[in-house]
Amino acid sequence: MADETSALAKEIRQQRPFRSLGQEAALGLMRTTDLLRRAIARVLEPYDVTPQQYNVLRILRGAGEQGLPTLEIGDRMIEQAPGITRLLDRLEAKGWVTRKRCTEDRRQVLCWLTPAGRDLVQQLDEPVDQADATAMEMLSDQEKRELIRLLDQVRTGLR
Amino acid sequence: MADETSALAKEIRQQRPFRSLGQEAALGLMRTTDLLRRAIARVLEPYDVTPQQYNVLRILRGAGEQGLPTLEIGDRMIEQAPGITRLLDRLEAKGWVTRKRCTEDRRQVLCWLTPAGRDLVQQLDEPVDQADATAMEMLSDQEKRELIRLLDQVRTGLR
DNA sequence: CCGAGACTATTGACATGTCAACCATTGACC
DNA sequence: GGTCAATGGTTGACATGTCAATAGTCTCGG
Repeated sequence: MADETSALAKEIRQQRPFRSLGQEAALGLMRTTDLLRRAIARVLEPYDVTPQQYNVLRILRGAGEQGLPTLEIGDRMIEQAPGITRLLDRLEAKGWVTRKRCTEDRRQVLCWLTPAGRDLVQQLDEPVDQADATAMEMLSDQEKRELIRLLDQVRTGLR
Repeated sequence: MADETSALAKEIRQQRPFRSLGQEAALGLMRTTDLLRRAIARVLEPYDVTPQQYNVLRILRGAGEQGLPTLEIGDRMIEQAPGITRLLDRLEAKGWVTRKRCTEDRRQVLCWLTPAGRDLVQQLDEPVDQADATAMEMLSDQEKRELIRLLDQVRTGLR
């Protein structure tokens, strides 16, 4: 299988062959995800939402009425706390999120979607689904399942 | 296959099932790559190099003696020009990279590794390879090839 | 030769990601 | 009941990623 130069090696105009299958797979992951992230970002851009912001909005929709504490949001993404705080600052400034200090445990700050925020996420569902589907349209359903399985397995080792 | 909740859905504590296979695959990609990026970053951190910086150093090593113009580096990564300029500023400040305006085409700025930069990249080869291998150790060689193939295919559709 | 438009790179402005340091609150232990 | 470590969150500082605007250079047609 090393007879011919891999597709990825050509893309990045790399002369030397990959040093290992692991290296090639790792680089392929990074590169593919970068392209995907950009594709999603382009869909969200007209709505003035970044991918991270969209992610938070979706998480908050899932949380429903009782809201979520700040750090809980961070756990569901894979991000450090400081980033979440400032991200919420901006979402609050745009009127999509409300925050209130929790009365039972005054250390916590609970976050909800505002009705405007809820409308926005709902409006975004369809175009985002569409973008995900388009990104994966080169794969059959069978291949999508296989990809999902392989990724699950990689993550198992990474934790 | 929708009978049981997917591994990913559990990880992010998501109640509702994924709306499509494409969505699940896309999220799996993002999440897996994030974890991988972190793993690599941890390896590079003791050397005071970020993943992006490492990427540029490796590209410059590949370029060899004649150097590379700034934007050409950007092309080989997937990044916009302004980021590259500032990234190179920092690499130059650390003494790993030299830049000189090209005499034939004075619009271009050529970049090379310094000997110190070359040493650094070489020193990093082994631990980075090791990290890539570790990240992928949950997959057989057969599965790695399959993953590489599926990713190639996704990228084909994303461009 | 000269002026228009293209190309290469840089700067400014802002969102994001990360670390370390910090503040307030809580809860547990003496 | 008072001290103290742990918890939840914010702030500061800095690297990065992106867009728009700009400066310098090149090229080509007239």
